[in-house]
Amino acid sequence: MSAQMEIGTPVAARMASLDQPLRMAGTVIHVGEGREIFAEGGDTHLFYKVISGVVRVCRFLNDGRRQIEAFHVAGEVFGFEPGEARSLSAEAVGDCSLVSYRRSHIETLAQKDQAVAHQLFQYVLQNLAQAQGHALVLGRRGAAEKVAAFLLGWARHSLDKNVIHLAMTRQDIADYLGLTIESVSRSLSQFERDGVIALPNARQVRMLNTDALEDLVA
Amino acid sequence: MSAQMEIGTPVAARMASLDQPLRMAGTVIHVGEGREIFAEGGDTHLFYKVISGVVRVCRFLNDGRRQIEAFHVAGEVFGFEPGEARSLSAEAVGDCSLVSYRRSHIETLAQKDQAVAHQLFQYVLQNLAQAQGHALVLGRRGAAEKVAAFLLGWARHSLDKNVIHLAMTRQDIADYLGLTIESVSRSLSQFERDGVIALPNARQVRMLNTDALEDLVA
DNA sequence: CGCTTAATTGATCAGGGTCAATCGTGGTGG
DNA sequence: CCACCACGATTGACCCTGATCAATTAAGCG
Repeated sequence: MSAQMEIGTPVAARMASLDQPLRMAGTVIHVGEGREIFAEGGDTHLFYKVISGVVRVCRFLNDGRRQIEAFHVAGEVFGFEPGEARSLSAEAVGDCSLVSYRRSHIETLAQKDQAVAHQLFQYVLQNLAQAQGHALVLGRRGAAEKVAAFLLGWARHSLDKNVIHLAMTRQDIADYLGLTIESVSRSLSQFERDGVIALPNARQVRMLNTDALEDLVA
Repeated sequence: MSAQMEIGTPVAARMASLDQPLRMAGTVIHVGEGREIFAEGGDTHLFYKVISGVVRVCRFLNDGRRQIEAFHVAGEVFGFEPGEARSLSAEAVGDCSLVSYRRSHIETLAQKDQAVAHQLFQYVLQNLAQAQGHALVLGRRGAAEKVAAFLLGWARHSLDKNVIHLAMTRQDIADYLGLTIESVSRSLSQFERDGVIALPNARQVRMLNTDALEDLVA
């Protein structure tokens, strides 16, 4: 766990200050692959922090279409929504360890501890920036550009920036990028033909030419 | 939603809760149509609240493509970003009156006044929810559905829910929805032919059959 | 009353979706 | 240990929505 917490050093470093007071305020839970963490319509009393694993936060349309709003990895906080009722749901992409916090409890804590309040604010800001970056990708990019942006974003979470392990299926990627499984697959295959990446297996991506991907999303 | 002020209530009442402590903390500014409020690369020292008018917050790609992340109307707060440097820019869609707040100043204030802290948090949460709703529209909806969602969203801001006045151009709408000018225009024309809306002029939309639009975005 | 800019409309094209077949891989049981 | 099965991923053929290119109309404004 400690190794994974170190990912994204600046964030992890900042988190230390929050973890001190928050450690005992939360409850550690384990969620199996594909299991629900919270559902649309549920209440917003709890929010969560990822210890290990990957979480997807998503929304469904009545016809079954799904939009994944965000993937969350170790160190990130999710589950904030205005109002009482959730409009989003969250599931474990793979087995996950999380800490759940009672919102009211943390808000009380934040009143006393200025650092907690500030940290909490930063977490929400982080989610906001992530959502806005996501909107840019969804609105103004072609299929290949979307996939390139996804790979680069994911590489940032990787220990070894040259070998990415994808925790999620092609369907998850497609639903995150507003594409179909087939378009994701075709883009990846094309990148491989172009010598930009290698795909040792479906879940692993070796980055051979990061610059080429950067150019696409520039 | 509880913290979101209803548009349509008197301005003074709408802003009362945050304005009581914040009134003297902020500076009222007026921004002419199309003028920049802040730019990508600038610092994040200030954030803003809309008194009147409409603001667009957007991002540009190197090739000139633009994605409008959000439109903000009276009562809404915008300009929050993590880090020191902005990755977004903001412009007045039409003439605007805003209050600008110094972030450091407000944070000091929030330490003392619990209500301010809570209110601030709600505003950011509101922005987050808005961004996530936007992502759903961008990722998983066709052109007509996008335009329908936009009209309904905008109708919520309208005094008279049956006659919408659009503050922005077709280009703005297109850049918000990830479409082209032409697709927006065609969708609107189609709605008009179907008797769902009327277009007395380019900036005014009369809602004739809201349910039909609701069905599209259901 | 032109001039300029925004919006609409039409014709064509292409990117990505859909449908369908095949491949690959990991897991299970004989 | 290997064969089979099931599910995910890939690939191909075709189609459709929305982008692009281009012309026309409408609306402000000096």
